[in-house]
Amino acid sequence: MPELPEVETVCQELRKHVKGKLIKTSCLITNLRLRKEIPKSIETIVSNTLIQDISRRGKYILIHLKNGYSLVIHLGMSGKILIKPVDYNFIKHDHMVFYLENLLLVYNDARRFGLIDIVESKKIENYSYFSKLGVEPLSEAFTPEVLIKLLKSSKANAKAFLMNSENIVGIGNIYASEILFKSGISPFKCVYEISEQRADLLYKNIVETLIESIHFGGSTLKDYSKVNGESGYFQNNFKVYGKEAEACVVCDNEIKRVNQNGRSTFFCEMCQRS
DNA sequence: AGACGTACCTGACCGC
DNA sequence: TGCGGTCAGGTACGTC
Repeated sequence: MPELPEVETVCQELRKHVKGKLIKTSCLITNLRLRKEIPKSIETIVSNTLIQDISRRGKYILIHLKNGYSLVIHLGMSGKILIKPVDYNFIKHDHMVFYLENLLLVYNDARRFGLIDIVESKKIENYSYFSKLGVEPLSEAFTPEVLIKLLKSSKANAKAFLMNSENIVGIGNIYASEILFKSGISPFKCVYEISEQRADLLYKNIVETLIESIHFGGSTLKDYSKVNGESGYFQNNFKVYGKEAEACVVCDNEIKRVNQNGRSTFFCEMCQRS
Protein backbone atom coordinates (compact mmCIF):
# COMPACT_ATOMS: atom_id res chain seq x y z
CA MET A 1 0.00 0.00 0.00
CA PRO A 2 0.62 3.06 -0.79
CA GLU A 3 2.01 5.44 1.76
CA LEU A 4 1.66 9.22 1.59
CA PRO A 5 3.93 9.76 -1.45
CA GLU A 6 2.06 7.17 -3.48
CA VAL A 7 -1.32 8.59 -2.51
CA GLU A 8 -0.12 12.13 -3.27
CA THR A 9 1.13 10.94 -6.65
CA VAL A 10 -2.30 9.47 -7.41
CA CYS A 11 -3.93 12.77 -6.37
CA GLN A 12 -1.63 14.72 -8.68
CA GLU A 13 -2.42 12.40 -11.57
CA LEU A 14 -6.14 12.67 -10.90
CA ARG A 15 -5.89 16.46 -10.75
CA LYS A 16 -4.17 16.40 -14.11
CA HIS A 17 -6.55 13.99 -15.84
CA VAL A 18 -10.01 14.27 -14.30
CA LYS A 19 -10.32 17.58 -12.49
CA GLY A 20 -13.14 19.60 -14.04
CA LYS A 21 -14.59 16.57 -15.80
CA LEU A 22 -18.14 15.33 -15.59
CA ILE A 23 -19.02 12.02 -14.00
CA LYS A 24 -21.85 10.73 -16.15
CA THR A 25 -22.68 7.61 -14.19
CA SER A 26 -21.02 5.20 -11.82
CA CYS A 27 -21.58 1.65 -10.81
CA LEU A 28 -20.58 -1.00 -8.32
CA ILE A 29 -19.01 -3.91 -10.15
CA THR A 30 -18.87 -6.35 -7.24
CA ASN A 31 -20.94 -6.71 -4.11
CA LEU A 32 -17.90 -7.64 -2.03
CA ARG A 33 -17.19 -5.47 0.97
CA LEU A 34 -14.01 -3.45 1.28
CA ARG A 35 -12.97 -2.22 4.76
CA LYS A 36 -16.64 -1.34 4.91
CA GLU A 37 -19.39 -1.78 2.39
CA ILE A 38 -19.41 0.69 -0.49
CA PRO A 39 -22.65 2.69 -0.05
CA LYS A 40 -24.99 1.86 -2.91
CA SER A 41 -26.20 5.47 -2.75
CA ILE A 42 -22.90 6.59 -4.32
CA GLU A 43 -24.15 5.50 -7.71
CA THR A 44 -26.92 8.08 -7.71
CA ILE A 45 -25.14 10.79 -5.70
CA VAL A 46 -22.13 11.08 -8.01
CA SER A 47 -23.97 10.80 -11.31
CA ASN A 48 -24.12 13.86 -13.55
CA THR A 49 -21.86 16.00 -11.41
CA LEU A 50 -18.56 17.76 -12.02
CA ILE A 51 -15.30 16.83 -10.31
CA GLN A 52 -14.36 20.14 -8.75
CA ASP A 53 -11.04 19.29 -7.13
CA ILE A 54 -8.94 16.52 -5.63
CA SER A 55 -7.23 16.71 -2.25
CA ARG A 56 -5.75 14.39 0.32
CA ARG A 57 -6.00 13.83 4.08
CA GLY A 58 -3.33 11.42 5.27
CA LYS A 59 -3.66 8.46 2.95
CA TYR A 60 -7.26 9.25 2.09
CA ILE A 61 -7.97 10.64 -1.38
CA LEU A 62 -10.79 13.18 -1.51
CA ILE A 63 -12.61 13.82 -4.77
CA HIS A 64 -14.71 16.94 -4.28
CA LEU A 65 -17.83 17.12 -6.38
CA LYS A 66 -19.73 20.20 -7.47
CA ASN A 67 -22.94 18.90 -5.89
CA GLY A 68 -21.61 19.33 -2.35
CA TYR A 69 -20.44 15.77 -1.78
CA SER A 70 -16.94 14.33 -1.61
CA LEU A 71 -15.82 10.85 -2.48
CA VAL A 72 -13.46 9.40 0.13
CA ILE A 73 -11.13 6.76 -1.25
CA HIS A 74 -8.44 4.81 0.60
CA LEU A 75 -6.19 2.36 -1.21
CA GLY A 76 -5.53 0.05 1.74
CA MET A 77 -2.66 -2.28 0.95
CA SER A 78 -3.42 -3.14 -2.65
CA GLY A 79 -5.91 -0.58 -3.97
CA LYS A 80 -5.46 1.22 -7.27
CA ILE A 81 -7.33 3.93 -9.10
CA LEU A 82 -6.78 3.46 -12.79
CA ILE A 83 -7.74 5.57 -15.80
CA LYS A 84 -8.99 3.33 -18.59
CA PRO A 85 -10.42 3.84 -22.09
CA VAL A 86 -14.16 3.59 -22.56
CA ASP A 87 -13.90 0.16 -24.20
CA TYR A 88 -12.05 -1.28 -21.19
CA ASN A 89 -13.04 -4.79 -20.11
CA PHE A 90 -13.26 -5.26 -16.34
CA ILE A 91 -10.83 -7.62 -14.69
CA LYS A 92 -10.72 -9.47 -11.39
CA HIS A 93 -10.85 -7.21 -8.32
CA ASP A 94 -12.35 -4.24 -10.14
CA HIS A 95 -14.93 -3.09 -7.57
CA MET A 96 -16.29 0.21 -8.80
CA VAL A 97 -16.25 2.29 -11.97
CA PHE A 98 -16.92 5.96 -12.68
CA TYR A 99 -17.90 6.76 -16.26
CA LEU A 100 -16.50 10.12 -17.35
CA GLU A 101 -16.93 11.61 -20.80
CA ASN A 102 -14.05 9.86 -22.59
CA LEU A 103 -12.55 7.68 -19.92
CA LEU A 104 -13.27 5.41 -17.00
CA LEU A 105 -12.00 5.67 -13.46
CA VAL A 106 -11.72 2.14 -12.11
CA TYR A 107 -11.12 1.17 -8.49
CA ASN A 108 -9.32 -2.18 -8.21
CA ASP A 109 -8.32 -3.73 -4.89
CA ALA A 110 -7.27 -7.36 -4.56
CA ARG A 111 -7.05 -7.51 -0.77
CA ARG A 112 -10.03 -5.25 -0.15
CA PHE A 113 -8.51 -3.36 2.77
CA GLY A 114 -9.36 -0.13 0.98
CA LEU A 115 -12.39 2.11 1.31
CA ILE A 116 -14.82 4.01 -0.88
CA ASP A 117 -17.28 6.29 0.84
CA ILE A 118 -19.31 9.42 0.21
CA VAL A 119 -19.66 12.33 2.59
CA GLU A 120 -21.10 15.83 2.50
CA SER A 121 -18.14 18.12 1.82
CA LYS A 122 -19.07 20.57 4.58
CA LYS A 123 -19.11 17.71 7.11
CA ILE A 124 -15.79 16.25 6.05
CA GLU A 125 -13.94 17.43 9.15
CA ASN A 126 -16.30 15.31 11.23
CA TYR A 127 -15.88 12.21 9.08
CA SER A 128 -15.33 9.34 11.49
CA TYR A 129 -12.07 8.08 10.01
CA PHE A 130 -10.57 11.58 10.10
CA SER A 131 -11.35 12.50 13.66
CA LYS A 132 -8.24 10.96 15.19
CA LEU A 133 -5.77 11.78 12.43
CA GLY A 134 -2.65 13.72 13.39
CA VAL A 135 -0.70 16.46 11.66
CA GLU A 136 -0.05 16.54 7.91
CA PRO A 137 3.74 16.28 7.56
CA LEU A 138 3.83 18.40 4.40
CA SER A 139 1.65 21.19 5.76
CA GLU A 140 2.70 24.42 7.43
CA ALA A 141 1.22 23.07 10.64
CA PHE A 142 4.09 20.58 10.88
CA THR A 143 7.14 22.29 12.38
CA PRO A 144 10.14 21.07 14.40
CA GLU A 145 8.44 22.47 17.51
CA VAL A 146 5.28 20.47 16.83
CA LEU A 147 7.31 17.32 16.32
CA ILE A 148 9.27 17.84 19.54
CA LYS A 149 6.04 18.33 21.46
CA LEU A 150 4.63 15.10 20.05
CA LEU A 151 7.83 13.20 20.84
CA LYS A 152 7.90 14.45 24.43
CA SER A 153 4.34 13.40 25.04
CA SER A 154 4.65 9.81 23.81
CA LYS A 155 6.18 6.74 25.40
CA ALA A 156 6.06 4.73 22.17
CA ASN A 157 9.15 3.43 20.43
CA ALA A 158 10.33 5.36 17.38
CA LYS A 159 8.97 2.92 14.78
CA ALA A 160 5.52 2.71 16.37
CA PHE A 161 5.45 6.49 16.83
CA LEU A 162 6.06 7.19 13.14
CA MET A 163 3.56 4.52 12.07
CA ASN A 164 0.81 5.89 14.30
CA SER A 165 -1.41 8.18 12.24
CA GLU A 166 -2.67 9.86 15.40
CA ASN A 167 0.76 11.52 15.61
CA ILE A 168 1.73 12.23 12.01
CA VAL A 169 -0.29 10.98 9.05
CA GLY A 170 0.99 9.22 5.99
CA ILE A 171 4.12 7.41 7.18
CA GLY A 172 3.81 3.67 6.66
CA ASN A 173 6.08 0.72 7.15
CA ILE A 174 8.58 1.48 4.38
CA TYR A 175 9.17 5.15 5.03
CA ALA A 176 9.25 4.63 8.80
CA SER A 177 12.32 2.42 8.37
CA GLU A 178 13.90 4.74 5.83
CA ILE A 179 13.33 7.90 7.89
CA LEU A 180 14.76 6.35 11.07
CA PHE A 181 17.83 5.14 9.18
CA LYS A 182 18.52 8.56 7.74
CA SER A 183 18.06 10.09 11.17
CA GLY A 184 20.36 7.64 12.96
CA ILE A 185 17.57 6.75 15.39
CA SER A 186 17.07 3.22 16.69
CA PRO A 187 13.57 1.87 15.94
CA PHE A 188 13.41 0.75 19.60
CA LYS A 189 14.19 4.18 21.06
CA CYS A 190 11.51 5.65 23.33
CA VAL A 191 10.67 8.87 21.54
CA TYR A 192 10.46 11.07 24.64
CA GLU A 193 14.18 10.40 25.10
CA ILE A 194 15.13 11.75 21.68
CA SER A 195 17.22 14.92 21.97
CA GLU A 196 15.96 18.16 20.44
CA GLN A 197 18.93 18.21 18.13
CA ARG A 198 18.13 14.70 16.91
CA ALA A 199 14.45 15.64 16.65
CA ASP A 200 15.38 18.47 14.29
CA LEU A 201 17.17 15.94 12.11
CA LEU A 202 14.16 13.63 12.28
CA TYR A 203 11.90 16.51 11.23
CA LYS A 204 14.11 17.29 8.26
CA ASN A 205 14.20 13.65 7.19
CA ILE A 206 10.45 13.13 7.47
CA VAL A 207 9.78 16.09 5.21
CA GLU A 208 12.65 15.45 2.81
CA THR A 209 11.98 11.74 2.43
CA LEU A 210 8.31 12.27 1.63
CA ILE A 211 8.97 15.13 -0.79
CA GLU A 212 11.77 13.28 -2.51
CA SER A 213 9.60 10.23 -2.92
CA ILE A 214 6.71 12.25 -4.35
CA HIS A 215 9.23 13.69 -6.79
CA PHE A 216 10.06 10.15 -7.90
CA GLY A 217 6.37 9.31 -8.27
CA GLY A 218 6.20 7.19 -5.14
CA SER A 219 7.58 3.70 -4.92
CA THR A 220 6.31 0.57 -6.54
CA LEU A 221 6.36 -2.78 -4.87
CA LYS A 222 3.85 -5.49 -5.60
CA ASP A 223 0.59 -3.67 -5.75
CA TYR A 224 0.92 0.04 -6.13
CA SER A 225 0.99 1.80 -9.46
CA LYS A 226 0.11 5.25 -10.74
CA VAL A 227 -3.22 5.85 -12.43
CA ASN A 228 -1.77 5.03 -15.84
CA GLY A 229 -0.39 1.75 -14.51
CA GLU A 230 3.21 2.99 -14.63
CA SER A 231 5.54 2.44 -11.73
CA GLY A 232 7.08 4.99 -9.42
CA TYR A 233 10.82 4.91 -8.95
CA PHE A 234 11.54 5.71 -5.32
CA GLN A 235 12.11 2.07 -4.40
CA ASN A 236 15.47 2.37 -6.14
CA ASN A 237 16.38 4.81 -3.36
CA PHE A 238 15.59 2.55 -0.41
CA LYS A 239 18.55 2.36 1.93
CA VAL A 240 17.32 -0.27 4.38
CA TYR A 241 13.79 -1.40 3.49
CA GLY A 242 13.90 -4.94 2.09
CA LYS A 243 17.70 -5.01 2.45
CA GLU A 244 18.03 -7.65 5.16
CA ALA A 245 21.53 -9.18 5.25
CA GLU A 246 22.81 -6.66 2.71
CA ALA A 247 25.63 -4.25 3.53
CA CYS A 248 24.70 -0.84 4.94
CA VAL A 249 25.42 1.85 2.36
CA VAL A 250 27.06 3.98 5.05
CA CYS A 251 29.04 1.64 7.31
CA ASP A 252 29.02 -1.72 5.51
CA ASN A 253 27.51 -3.41 8.58
CA GLU A 254 24.77 -5.94 7.90
CA ILE A 255 21.20 -4.61 7.69
CA LYS A 256 18.94 -6.33 10.22
CA ARG A 257 15.26 -7.15 10.09
CA VAL A 258 13.11 -7.46 13.20
CA ASN A 259 9.40 -7.76 13.83
CA GLN A 260 7.84 -4.82 15.66
CA ASN A 261 4.10 -4.88 16.32
CA GLY A 262 3.66 -7.49 13.64
CA ARG A 263 5.49 -5.51 10.96
CA SER A 264 9.01 -5.84 9.60
CA THR A 265 11.49 -3.15 10.57
CA PHE A 266 14.78 -2.86 8.69
CA PHE A 267 17.67 -1.02 10.31
CA CYS A 268 21.43 -0.74 10.78
CA GLU A 269 22.59 -1.33 14.34
CA MET A 270 25.75 0.71 13.81
CA CYS A 271 24.17 3.76 12.18
CA GLN A 272 21.02 3.87 14.32
CA ARG A 273 22.18 4.18 17.91
CA SER A 274 20.60 7.47 18.95
C1' DA B 1 -1.22 4.97 27.07
C1' DG B 2 0.85 1.49 24.69
C1' DA B 3 2.04 -3.29 23.52
C1' DC B 4 0.21 -7.03 21.40
C1' DG B 5 -2.88 -10.11 19.13
C1' DT B 6 -6.55 -10.57 15.86
C1' DA B 7 -9.25 -9.58 11.99
C1' DC B 8 -10.21 -8.23 7.38
C1' DC B 9 -8.44 -10.42 2.22
C1' DT B 10 -5.76 -12.21 -2.07
C1' DG B 11 -1.65 -13.35 -4.29
C1' DA B 12 3.24 -14.20 -4.79
C1' DC B 13 6.80 -16.96 -3.54
C1' DC B 14 9.44 -20.78 -1.47
C1' DG B 15 10.39 -25.45 -0.04
C1' DC B 16 8.91 -29.97 -0.40
C1' DT C 1 1.83 -29.64 -10.58
C1' DG C 2 0.14 -29.09 -6.18
C1' DC C 3 0.14 -28.04 -1.20
C1' DG C 4 1.13 -25.71 2.95
C1' DG C 5 3.46 -22.05 5.13
C1' DT C 6 4.93 -17.25 5.12
C1' DC C 7 4.96 -12.74 3.77
C1' DA C 8 3.05 -8.19 1.89
C1' DG C 9 2.91 -0.93 1.52
C1' DG C 10 -3.13 -0.41 6.25
C1' DT C 11 -6.22 0.14 9.78
C1' DA C 12 -9.57 -0.95 13.47
C1' DC C 13 -10.68 -3.19 17.54
C1' DG C 14 -10.26 -5.87 21.84
C1' DT C 15 -7.56 -7.13 25.91
C1' DC C 16 -4.12 -6.79 29.29
